[in-house]
Amino acid sequence: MRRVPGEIMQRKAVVPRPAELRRENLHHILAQDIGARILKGEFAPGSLLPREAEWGRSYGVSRTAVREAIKMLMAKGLIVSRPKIGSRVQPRSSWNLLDRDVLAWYCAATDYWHFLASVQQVRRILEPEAAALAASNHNPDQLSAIEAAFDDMRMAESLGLWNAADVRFHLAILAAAGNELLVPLGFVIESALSNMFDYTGSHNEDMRSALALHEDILRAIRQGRPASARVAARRLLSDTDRVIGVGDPNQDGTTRSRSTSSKSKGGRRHAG
Amino acid sequence: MRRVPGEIMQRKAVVPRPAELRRENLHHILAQDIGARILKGEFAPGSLLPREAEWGRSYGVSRTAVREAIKMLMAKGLIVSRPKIGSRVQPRSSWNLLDRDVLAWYCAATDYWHFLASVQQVRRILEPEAAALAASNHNPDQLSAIEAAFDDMRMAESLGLWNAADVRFHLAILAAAGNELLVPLGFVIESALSNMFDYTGSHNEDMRSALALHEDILRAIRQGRPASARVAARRLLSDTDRVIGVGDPNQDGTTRSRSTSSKSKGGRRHAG
DNA sequence: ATCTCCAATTTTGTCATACAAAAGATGGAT
DNA sequence: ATCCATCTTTTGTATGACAAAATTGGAGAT
Repeated sequence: MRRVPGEIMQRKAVVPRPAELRRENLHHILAQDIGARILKGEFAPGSLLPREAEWGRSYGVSRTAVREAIKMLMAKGLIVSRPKIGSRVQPRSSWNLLDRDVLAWYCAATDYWHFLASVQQVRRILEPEAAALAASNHNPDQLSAIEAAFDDMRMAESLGLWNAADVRFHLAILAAAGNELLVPLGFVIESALSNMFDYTGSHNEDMRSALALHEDILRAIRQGRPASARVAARRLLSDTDRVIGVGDPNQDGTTRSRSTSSKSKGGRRHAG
Repeated sequence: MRRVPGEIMQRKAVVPRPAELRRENLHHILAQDIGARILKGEFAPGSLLPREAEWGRSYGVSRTAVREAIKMLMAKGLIVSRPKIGSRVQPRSSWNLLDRDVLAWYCAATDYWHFLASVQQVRRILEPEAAALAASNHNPDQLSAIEAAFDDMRMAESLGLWNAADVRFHLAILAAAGNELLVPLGFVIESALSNMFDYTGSHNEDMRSALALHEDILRAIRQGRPASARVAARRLLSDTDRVIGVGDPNQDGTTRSRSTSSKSKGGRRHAG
């Protein structure tokens, strides 16, 4: 009779496995868990992970499953393994932070507001130019996709639907920009955003003004006016910044400290 | 006596393995090869890959190694596997194109000039703003890194050294911008660039003017003048565009077709 | 003839074990 | 003390077995 060592998994020989307890693959679960623990800082960059057999014991799974999980984390740049040495956590610079999973783990591990500010900063850099490009380069299908997303926002009955359509709207603009690198980048950004949509889109008047701002972008893109699209996108982002309280440091050239002392973590969850 | 089926690998039982023939791990090699073949279009999105045992036979390796390779490709969003179904190539939209490996495979598989144009377009969006942010937010260490890279460019004896220092210069600016998302993004961009540095940096007068343009950015950052940094970065990128012949469509709001009919693939390799 | 449901089949998922290879650790010879 | 071979530990690979999932086909009922 094998004891399950206080962890999530059971060995197959002991019990036929509840089956509804776990829907996903074992190696996937392991990768999720170990990856999240690395991002959480439980294993610092440069440090050694427990050896494979050790993981297997502590999770109550075979070394095979552990190895496949570790291969996934290697593929994401989190760790490297070498015989006799073990698996070592890579320096943060080689982590593939732009990977969906890694970003989700990071997002869960870091200060929420701080991360949101970073995302918004990248959006302020990317999206106005993407909107301008979309105004110049879009094809009919891409325009239809933007319009459809906008319609869904307009019709949205619930906050969840509105947010989903919102994400689709911005992704459609990225896609219409016609740059193959912008699309995956947008995926990362917007998926990070949807992780934290309990922040934004709370008040009705916010949604009403947001809708008008979205419509400005759509109109400029439809009319093929890149400069207007860029300006409209900037306006929308500023509005979003205002709603979620990120602030918009250093928008044009004036020197500003943008000190990190204003982090004010914690207390501003669910700002609505 | 087992026959090796015309592929790169040999079974361990047959021969002790030449050892200098292969330096890397088996699963890593497999992942590289299969991944590259997927990106090359040999297996279209939505189609089924050969089953694991099949891969094992054709490469002459065990199913274990194949599975670990497949797990890596799953981690990069290229494929999904399900029992009885097999491994199916995911739609391109879920490929993690911002992964180092995936980008390298893509870069090798796609039209070189077209891809370079995409990279430059993203650089034109990102780097001027990053330079502006760096001018506002840099700390002394980050500034030192930029200066060190610049010095290395100035002193560079060979084209290879110059290019390496060039990449480090731009990465240091991204890092100095103080946005945790810009750094990995820059890694991707610049590593893609270094893949194709047989293009740029060919003529001496190009390097001389490029050095001056780099110095303008450095000076603006050192003096904490974001607007100047942004303008200087734009100038440098325009210069790069000119050298590699990418062109700079639609820089400000004027409508332009930017038709893809000007692709002119092929003949412009090694533009120096 | 069509529909439903059960069984067979096929492929991935997991386990267990064995051994190879790499590279640090150890200890003895010089 | 230095250098060498040897030992030891950990990952890497192979193999074989079985479990689980999901398609497929067929048997039976209506």
